[in-house]
Amino acid sequence: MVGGLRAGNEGEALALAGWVHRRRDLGGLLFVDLRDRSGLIQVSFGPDWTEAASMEHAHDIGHEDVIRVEGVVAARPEGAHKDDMATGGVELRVTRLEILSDARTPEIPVYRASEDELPAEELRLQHRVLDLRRRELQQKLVLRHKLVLAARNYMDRNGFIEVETPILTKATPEGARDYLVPSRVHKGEFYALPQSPQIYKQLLMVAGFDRYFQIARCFRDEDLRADRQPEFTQIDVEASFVEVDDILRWIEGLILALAEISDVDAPIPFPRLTWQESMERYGSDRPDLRYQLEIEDWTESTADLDFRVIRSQVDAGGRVRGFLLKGGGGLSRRQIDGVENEAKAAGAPGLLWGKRSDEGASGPLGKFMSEEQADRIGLGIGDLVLVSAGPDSLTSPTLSAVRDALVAVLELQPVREHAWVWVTDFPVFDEEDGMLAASHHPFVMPHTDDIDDLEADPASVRGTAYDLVYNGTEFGSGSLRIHEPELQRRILRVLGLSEDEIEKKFGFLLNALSAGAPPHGGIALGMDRIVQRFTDSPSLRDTVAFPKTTAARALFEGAPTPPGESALDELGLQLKAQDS
RNA sequence: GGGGUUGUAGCUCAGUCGGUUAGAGUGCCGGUCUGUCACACCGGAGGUCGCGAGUUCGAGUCUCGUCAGCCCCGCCA
Repeated sequence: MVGGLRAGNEGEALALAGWVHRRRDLGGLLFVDLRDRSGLIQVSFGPDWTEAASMEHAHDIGHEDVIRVEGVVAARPEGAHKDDMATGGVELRVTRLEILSDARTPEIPVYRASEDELPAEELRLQHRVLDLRRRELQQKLVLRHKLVLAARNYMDRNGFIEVETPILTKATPEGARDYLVPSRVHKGEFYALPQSPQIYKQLLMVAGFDRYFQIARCFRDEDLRADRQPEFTQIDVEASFVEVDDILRWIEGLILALAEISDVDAPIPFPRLTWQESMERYGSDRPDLRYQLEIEDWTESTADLDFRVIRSQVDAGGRVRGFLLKGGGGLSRRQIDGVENEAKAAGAPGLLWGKRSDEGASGPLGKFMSEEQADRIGLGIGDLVLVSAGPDSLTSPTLSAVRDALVAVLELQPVREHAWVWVTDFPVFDEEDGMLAASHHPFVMPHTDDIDDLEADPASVRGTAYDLVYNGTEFGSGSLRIHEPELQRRILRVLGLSEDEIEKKFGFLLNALSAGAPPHGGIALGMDRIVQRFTDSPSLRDTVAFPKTTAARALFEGAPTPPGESALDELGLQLKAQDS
């Protein structure tokens, strides 16, 4: 390995192999920066120490050729040290050169001066092997390896068994679109790739593997984002005879083990917020607690405000919520408009605001306020108030977006660099367009106190579900699961499934649960996202060796491709004509 | 599915108001060069301006469509 050579190695005769990173040909002397995974070292060619044939040969070597050199480690001459290089004090004086492999001129450079821009990502993906030679990407994949290894070791130490679950599985309804795999033996039938090993790990609990984990690949056929790939990796965990606290404590220990590797602070135990509280104070179920800004409720204190927009929302059952920014009056109209645009993008019709100066309150909201009313909500001279009025389902996402925008525009200083939080007690159901859907998945154990309300008031039923949030990013989520078949049936019924559908889709799970199922629960952590955040990567693509584009294409190998006629025949499939 | 944005030499980019032969740096090729390290210097090659229509006397530049990358919304139990 080339990167570890130091002054202490002087005089050693050895052979090194690697890639030609840079070359500097001075005619009589020639220098090559030789690279391998461990780093760089300068190797030097000169007529006084290099064999004549090798010397001649050396002028032919080009970038990214793979070479092997024999020589002696020597201190560099006085004044020729390179202090910004780990091996900068030494070099290998080459006696013999062997070119192991000629490289074509690389389409994208591996070498990059510090001020050079990266090649376009399209090219980086097309020529991925070259891109992966870059130190930054190699370091990310090495860190990923270390994190996975630490996770395995930690889970093992705590008595968890890694069990692999099928990749060819049964399609499950709801949730994301499945990737389907046609069956040749059973024409017209398809396997699905797992969106997660959720049901399998519950089956393993019933089977008595009371502590399970898996570094599991998951697949979801949905449109992609910077932080979303069609296939991704979860640290999947499940345990029997446990309470929520047990799982959170295990995962805190796991995160601590991972964070230590990455130089991230993870002071455990992590604070907890109920979902209700999180929505109330931050408008989001994954609040970024690096920043202190919190939502306030002024429904009461604005009750006498004669402003039609607010009155109509409150009369309709809405609330008046927003942010008070001490000293925020300095924000320009343009900056406030920028924040309002974020509010609109989050679905709000607009954002109400008010400033206060010596001459009183002003702004779309402020101008309706008397001195006394301004005092009551705490709007002092030089302050700014930003308000959203309406149902929580509107104001929460709005104010969450406003909060993010304010953090940016005010350049708000974080109160901590690494903010961890558990958000607990998520509702079991989401209401979307009047339809009930499982807010997490349909196997979440409801709070015992709320089970009686399942049919009468499903929206109010809290689940034993929790999310782990780091700096505003969801790292993972889990819950206790339902282990009683009857309760599971009830939930599925509430979700609108017929007895027939329940049997067809979940019969195998219910069948398992009735075989004597232990109470159990678990969590799944997004490995890729952890690596992304811990390496401060702009995209998940940088944490994966061979990622897909946002259109789910693999540019290097060129997947997907149309199938051959014979393949289709064998599968009993026929392609529909495209376009229409 | 929708919105935005980018696409000019191998790579990173410039290209004014629509006007003559589309430039720079780097890489590549050839040459000089014995302590360089973004080596230096001299010379050279290299272009389907993503693709297709249209407007125009004339399009890298304007219009429409399309493809691809990226960002976002929808979607992601």
